[in-house]
Amino acid sequence: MNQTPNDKARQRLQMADIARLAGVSTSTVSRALSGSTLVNDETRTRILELARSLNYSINIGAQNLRMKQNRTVGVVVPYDSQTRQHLSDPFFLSMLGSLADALTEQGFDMLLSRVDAETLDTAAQPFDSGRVIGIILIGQWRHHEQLNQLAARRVPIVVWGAQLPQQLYCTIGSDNVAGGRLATDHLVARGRRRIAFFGDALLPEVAQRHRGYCEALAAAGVEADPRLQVPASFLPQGGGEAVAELLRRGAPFDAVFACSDLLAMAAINALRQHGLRIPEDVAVVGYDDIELSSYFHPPLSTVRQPIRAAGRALVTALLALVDGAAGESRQLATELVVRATSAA
Amino acid sequence: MNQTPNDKARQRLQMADIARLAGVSTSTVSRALSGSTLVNDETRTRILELARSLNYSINIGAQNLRMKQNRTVGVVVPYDSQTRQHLSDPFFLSMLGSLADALTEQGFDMLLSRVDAETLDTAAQPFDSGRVIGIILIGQWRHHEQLNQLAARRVPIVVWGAQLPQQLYCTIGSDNVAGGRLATDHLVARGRRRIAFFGDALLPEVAQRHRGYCEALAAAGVEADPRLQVPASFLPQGGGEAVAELLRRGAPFDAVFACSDLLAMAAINALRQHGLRIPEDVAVVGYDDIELSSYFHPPLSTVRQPIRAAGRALVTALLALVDGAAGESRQLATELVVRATSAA
DNA sequence: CTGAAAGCGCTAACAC
DNA sequence: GTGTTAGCGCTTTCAG
Repeated sequence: MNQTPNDKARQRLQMADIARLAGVSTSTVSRALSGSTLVNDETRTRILELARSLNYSINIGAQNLRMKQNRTVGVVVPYDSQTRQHLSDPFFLSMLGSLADALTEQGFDMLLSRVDAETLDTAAQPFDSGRVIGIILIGQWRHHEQLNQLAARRVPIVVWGAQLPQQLYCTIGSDNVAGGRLATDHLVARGRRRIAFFGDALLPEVAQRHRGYCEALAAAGVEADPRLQVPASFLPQGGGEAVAELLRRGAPFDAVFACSDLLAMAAINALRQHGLRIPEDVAVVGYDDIELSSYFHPPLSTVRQPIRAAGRALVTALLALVDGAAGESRQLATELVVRATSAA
Repeated sequence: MNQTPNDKARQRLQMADIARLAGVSTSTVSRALSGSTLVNDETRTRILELARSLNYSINIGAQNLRMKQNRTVGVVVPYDSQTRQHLSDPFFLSMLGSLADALTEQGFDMLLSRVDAETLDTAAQPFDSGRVIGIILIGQWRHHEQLNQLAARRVPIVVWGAQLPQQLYCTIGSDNVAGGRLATDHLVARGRRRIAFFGDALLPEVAQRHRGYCEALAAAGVEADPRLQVPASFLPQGGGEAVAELLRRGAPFDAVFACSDLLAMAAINALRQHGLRIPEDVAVVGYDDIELSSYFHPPLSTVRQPIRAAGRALVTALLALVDGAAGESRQLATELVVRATSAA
């Protein structure tokens, strides 16, 4: 099923082969390859060329073992055990890409795994077995407790998500309260007063966005109508369902703040299906600023999460943790991007 | 920056510790942990419990080195060096998820990396350095030649994409010709005759879908109008641009076959922006059947690519290759999913 | 400057 | 049943 000892595994050439071919010892080859100055220039060049021409590449596993080091980081994406659904939100893909870039920049590899959100402790397995030096977890969901346990077990772990009270683990996230505030302030400034909120407030990040939403309304002297708070899921059908529910409740509304761009777009489609015009009848603001948003028709207003910075911040935080630092949680600044769906 | 030798790396307990604590030799611990029958039941239980209670986990790196085995597979996603764009198509995320599942099923880990499409040979690096037993590459694009070179170098590699003439590497893909045929046959059956094609025919997969499209038209005795062939890119703006171009050309059309669902959805939005009704004025069929499609308004007709099967097939093919088998390319069956955008 | 030897954490003959 | 020993592919003292 895989490289078995008996197989042609022998084919892969190793340092000893290069040494023999170059007429030196493996020590010298090792030194040459690692750029040590303790080796004759002529010898080094010869070895380097030999290695290159034979396409030799050092065996990282052996090197790691010997040097007790490791340059790979585990990235885990929890999935819902009920639906076992693949995350379909492009935001996650962007985050993955951003992480991959940030890790590559620092010379680290990325071991990706999906784990059942209900048994989140398995997320630490690649760490326990020494395959990775730490874990970056994308998707806090409702697993605060399990994450705390991992941290208590001294697993170096950084989570993309909201900062919560009594939190033992390190989180990096966007400033969700400020984000919710930005979006809602903007809608209020556009003269909207009946602003619906789409999102599952059981999720910490959404709860914080909701807080920002409430703060903005309060600041404007508008009372938050509970009928306008719709618990929309991030599943693909969430947007349509939320619109249906909102209409069913019959409370008038002139705007929607949706907790993800995908949710916003699905909602816009559904609203139109019911004859409502965007933004004339209903202004909409999303969250994330995925690439698609600017090409949507009409282009979507949204709260931008700084994805590139996020990847870098996650990696930086993890490496600090691994180095024994405290692991400071951070909230990245969000930014309002005004486009057509909230123009009027 | 990472686990340095001097650090607290010593903290991590190893087999010798367990052995000492259990009052046996490391051999016995090793045997107990691997479930060997050559060890006293009582001893085994004691060791197992000790290990579990201390949260001991075997060091995979050392194990791999000793056993000359490796259970991790490299998955690489090329990116365009111009745009350095993160793939934003949910189809890729689904594929990644499907691969992760298939690999997990078989007890393999996944090392994910993004590489510049222009220097695709770097894709083999994790293989050359012995970190992975082979490579699964998602995104054939236009890199047939470079892929051939990798295969010629005997790198075990399987590519998600189209089967091409003179191909040295193994591909798994959906049956693109059949897919294009299915979509177009369907539109023809719905009475459409002026069917536009959206896709970049320089990409092998798209070219094959285009062939299926042409075959279907020919079979129906409809002549393919070159003005209806629009080279749309898979970038987020591709759909809108394609619609603009099509309208600019001024050729009448009553349907669109788009080479991805995302393209189709973007196109639908743009078409509507121009006052066209879907499906009355323009019927639309996409490609992929991403989850979002069924929740789009109106629900999108599309050609389903069997994602779960794809992940499994890719993994199966790679493992066969690694085992020294020939590495048979396969085309997975596609399926037409009729929804509202082609209903009328 | 270079080589010999020890050892990273683990497994597998081979003995007892 | 269990321990002893050698060694996976590499790096690194320590001697020359």
